[in-house]
Order: sequence, then C-alpha cells, then structure tokens
Amino acid sequence: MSNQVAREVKSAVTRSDVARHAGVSTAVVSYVVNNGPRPVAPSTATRVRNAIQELGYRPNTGARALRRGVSDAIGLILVDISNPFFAEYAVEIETVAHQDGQALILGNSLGQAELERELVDDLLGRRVDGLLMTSVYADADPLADLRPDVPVVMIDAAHPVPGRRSLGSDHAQGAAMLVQHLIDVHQRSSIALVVGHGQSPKPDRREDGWKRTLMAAGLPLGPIARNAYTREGGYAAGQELLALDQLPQAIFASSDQQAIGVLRALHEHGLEVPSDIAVVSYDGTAESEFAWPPLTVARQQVAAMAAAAMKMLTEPGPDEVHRLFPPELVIRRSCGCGQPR
Amino acid sequence: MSNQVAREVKSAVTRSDVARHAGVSTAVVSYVVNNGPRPVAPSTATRVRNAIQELGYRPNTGARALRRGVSDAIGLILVDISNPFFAEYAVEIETVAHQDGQALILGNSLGQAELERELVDDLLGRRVDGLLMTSVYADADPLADLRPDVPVVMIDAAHPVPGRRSLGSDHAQGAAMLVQHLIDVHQRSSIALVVGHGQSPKPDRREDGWKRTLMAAGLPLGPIARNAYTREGGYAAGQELLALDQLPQAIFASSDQQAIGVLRALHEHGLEVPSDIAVVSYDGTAESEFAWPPLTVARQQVAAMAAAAMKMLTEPGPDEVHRLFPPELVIRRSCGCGQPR
DNA sequence: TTGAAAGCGCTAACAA
DNA sequence: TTGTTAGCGCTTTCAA
Repeated sequence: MSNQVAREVKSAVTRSDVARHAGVSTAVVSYVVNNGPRPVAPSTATRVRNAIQELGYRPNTGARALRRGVSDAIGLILVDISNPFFAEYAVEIETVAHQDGQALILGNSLGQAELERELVDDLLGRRVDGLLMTSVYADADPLADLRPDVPVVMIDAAHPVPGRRSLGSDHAQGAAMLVQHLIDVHQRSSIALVVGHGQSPKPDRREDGWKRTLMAAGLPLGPIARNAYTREGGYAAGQELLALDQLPQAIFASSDQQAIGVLRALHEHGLEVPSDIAVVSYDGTAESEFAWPPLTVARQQVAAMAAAAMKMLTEPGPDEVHRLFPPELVIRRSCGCGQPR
Repeated sequence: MSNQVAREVKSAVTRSDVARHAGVSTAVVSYVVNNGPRPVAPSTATRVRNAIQELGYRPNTGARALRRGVSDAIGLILVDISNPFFAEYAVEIETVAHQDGQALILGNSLGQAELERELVDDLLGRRVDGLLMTSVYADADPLADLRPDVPVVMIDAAHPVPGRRSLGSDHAQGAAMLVQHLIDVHQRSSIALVVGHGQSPKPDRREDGWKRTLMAAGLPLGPIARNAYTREGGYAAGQELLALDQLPQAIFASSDQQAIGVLRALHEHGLEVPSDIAVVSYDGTAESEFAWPPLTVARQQVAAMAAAAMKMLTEPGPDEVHRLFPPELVIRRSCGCGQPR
C-alpha cells in the first residue's frame, strides 16, 4: 500500500528501489536491464524483472546519457515542417531514427536566422548525437561560430557545403527530365520557369536544368517568374506570366507548392490545363497527386535521402561529402499525357 | 594552442574547465550561467564569461535535467506529421514550446498501436516534462498500463477522455455552421456527408452536426459515404456518391484532405464546382485555400489550441478537463459564394 | 555471479 | 561574495 501511495505521489522509481525490492545490488539491476556486460543468474534475473514490473520502473534515459556520453537523440532543424515536402521528409527521418533507437528533436527556424541559431544552440546543449538540418542561409555556414562538436548533415543541399556533409536531390537533372518530356512528348517549344528568388549567388540548379535542356533542343528560353517557393509565391508568379503578351505553352514550377499556386492563377483565368497550357513541377509530394489536374512531377527520393542522412550522421566518413539523389519522373495529367486528343 | 587541440579532439568542455580557466569554483560558474541563485561580483562574472567564451563552453542540458528533475523537453506524438493539419498544429506547438524553453521531441505512430506504445514508453524514459498526443485508439486509454507520471494532454479529442486532460475543436458546431450556410445562403436541400469509418462507438461529432442541422431545417438527410480521412479516402467517397442515382446538391467533407479527394473525383467526372455541386470541408489547412475551387471551410483554431495545450501541460488544474474550440467559418468559392450567377 | 564505489556534468545547501 | 560538497540515476571497473 505504501508503495502504491509513494508511486501515486510521483516519486520516480529508481534503480536503487528496484535493487532493494529484489534484494540485489544496483549493478545487477543494470546487468539485467542492459543484458550485460556481466552475466546474471537466471533466478536472480527473474527476481529483478519482477521487481521492475511491480514497481513500474523505467530507466532514466537522461542519466544513462550522462554516464555513457551519448544521448540517443538527434536534432532536426527545418525551415517549416508545415511545408509538405519537409513534413514527408521528417516522417521518413523520424521513422529511421526510431528504428535506430534515436529520438527526434524537432525545430522550425521559420526562415529566421536568429531562431535557427537558438535552435542549434539548444540542440548542442542537449548533446544530441547528431544534427540534421536545412539552413536559412543560402551560403554562409550558419554553424561557423557555434563550433558544433557533433556530426552535422545538411539534408536539402543543392550544392556542396564547404566543410560539411550534405545531401540533396539532383535538381538540374529533375528539371531536365521534366522539360525534356514537355519537348519530346508534347512538342512544347515555349516553356516558362517559375523559380525562387535568387537569394544565393549560386543559381538554382533547376534553372540550370531548364535552361540547358531548352538550349540543347535549340529552343528559346521561355519567360522566368521569380517568387517564393510557396503556394502564394506560385500564385503571384502565375499571374505574372498571365500578364505577358504571349502565353507560354508550358510552365515548369520549381516546387509543388508553386505549381499549386500557378494552377490557381490559371484556373482563375479560365485556362484549361493541360490543353491551354501544361504545368509540371518539382518535388512530388502527395499534394501534387491530388492537384487538379494531377501534376506531372520530378519526385524527390525522400525515403532514400532520409536513410542516407541518418547513415551519414552515424557512420564514419569524410568530413565533407555531397550526395545527390536523382529524382524520378512521375507522369500524370498536367503535362498532357493521358488526355483525349 | 593546446587548448585548441584539446577542443578539436572533441573533449567536451565542462563547467570545471571553465572554473579552472577563470580561477573560480564551479559554483560560481553555475551562478553566472544561471544568473543566480547567489550573487557574483561583476568583475568575477566577467572573468567567467570570458572563460566560457574562450573555451566554447556550453552547459550540458542533460546533466542539469538530472540534477533539477526537469528536462525542459516535451513529447509530441502524432499519427502522422505529413498530414497537413497535424503539421500546422505541430509548428504552432513547437513555436510555443520553444518560447517556453522546451524542446519538442516528435514521434509518428503511423496508426500503429504498438508503435505508439513504444514512442510513449521512450518519451517517458526520457522524463519529458509533458506529453501531447493524439491517439490511435478511438476510445481505450492507450496509456493505461504505461502509468505516465507526467502530465498528458490529448490534443485532438472530439470527446472527453476519461481521467485525462484533453482538447479539440467543436466538430459539431463547425459542421453545423457549414451546413447552415449551404442551406441559408445557397438553398441547397440535398447535402451529402463524407466522413471517416466509424471505428469508435461514438459517432463523429461532425456527423451529429450535419444531421441535426438538416433535421432542424426540415430537410432530409443526404447520402453518407464513409472512408478514411485522407485524400484517397475522399476520392473513393466521391466516386461512391457519383455512382448514386441522384447527385446531391452539395457535399460536406469531414476533413480538407477528404474534400481534396472529392474534388478530384468530381473533376474527373466533368462536374463543375460549385455550379453543379457545392463542396465544403472541415479543418481549414493552407491546402484548402489553394484547392480548385478554393474551399469554404470551418477552420480549426490551431494556434489557440496549441497555446492551450501547452498551458494545460504546464499549469496545475483538474486531472480531467475537456476544452472545445469553436472553428471559424471561412467563406471561399466552393460553396457558391462569389460566383457569377 | 555479485557487490562496492567512482564518476558523468550540474545545482544548491551550507559553510566560510 | 565565494568555495566545498553531496547527490541526481546510471554504467562499469575492480574486487570479492
């Protein structure tokens, strides 16, 4: 009874309570809980397990972390997990992490450099075993003055990041696949580009891919509308393109979100997609499949990237690497495929 | 130099390194870092701060947690953060938590009871200061045998949860607002319902709201299509309704995701929304605004719920409470408003 | 096979 | 105003 009460009163049960209850030392409890490193007689082990059960003992992960020097937790810093692409990415990462016995601590930088700093700092203070992140900074190393002493992997890096491990999708290739498809299969010769603002000195690789593919095909470059990688940005970009003297025959949007915005602008103008104008986009989130019409996309290999990111974090390797994953072309209806002639 | 090397070598700098470097005791370092509880002479404090700076010292959050008995971390268990509603919810929660000095540990149960259990267990082992969760279980208390010794708040609860604190949106009211609008403003007299499978003995409160509003208006109940609360579920439900002898004049979908699926089914059938059939839905995620046509919705007050959830976790209060937040009616085009006659 | 005990980094009561 | 020191709960070496 007094046990009952004590537990109700929220006295956390510790290993020494268990030891006392089972009539053994705390070391033995440890051996049982961790299944080593010393052997324990079966009968003793059973007594300990019963005590654990009865007392409702649960090892304190933090204390163990302090002693062992590893926290079994990793940090994930995203700009904004309500962006569907990152949400899908996060699910994959969390799944892999959990299978790996790692908990995931999440932070949203919301595009604010200062907040990003705070989050990194907090995570390092928690001695996470690793840090996965996308950075607000286009180029500068956001961690420079934070001197992280744990592995860091930049998980949405189009370009190599000096001195860091990084990975991302091959944006140039994805863009090229999409544009090539519009040219080869749908004979579009005027293909517009919707892309983000050029914050970075380096151009968006999707812009490269679009440009090179058009040039290689001997086609003129279509109009470019630059705006945020959001639905709102795409909407504004779409309106911009619609205000042009001559409507392009197709639009390549650099993110699903932008494409969704573009579609809205086109619909509001009473345009039919793909018959009046084709639209394709980059990312391949679930949302793209349920847009109207369903979007033909270059789908990023989110699961593969998540697994690779966790691996880069855990396994030894060069301090600077950059892995690029090829996106997959997913044909749906917005490009003109599967349409009645 | 040797300092340099030592740091490179990844020897974590501890409070006693700082103390030695500054020529003070570890207690003083603590007083400076925590700004108390004892006063420190300004000149001493400066010396300590310089040492901290030079050595790149960062307090070990885990050690502090062990000593103080609070972890400054909370757990969040969602079914799936790639569901946009939960993603938006999570952003709000993380933001509030961060402002509150709490880190957020995220877990996705993916609809698997066993996984949910594992996540809860892990989080309790980490001694989170509180647990925010949605449960896979419709009714049974998923925590019963886990004896959580921290505050738990069920954050997406349509009904009170026995013995627990919980909160959610007033689904019945939201449904009623939407249906009433379709009746009063758009004179729709045949309104279908798309809702989830009845896993729970308790009916979905949105079904209640829909039913009562129709009955109060003296209208017949429209057809019901039951399917998952996903885009796919909505798509299947939409097809089901389209196969009926008589098409309803409007559809109320219980989630944005379902509405998106319904819209796809309608579009594929060549139906115009809202002129051929109106569609409204529940949730009000960002996606709903960019659907085609933009969806009229009952928007859940995500930010308010997130703040309230954190408050319920932190502040003392009754062990069992259930707070319901009224959704807001957001009129867009899918109901027929703003359409040319 | 088991136990005693040191110590992970930190806080804070107590002493000076 | 500063220092000494006892733990927080755990792992693991070393001795029995």
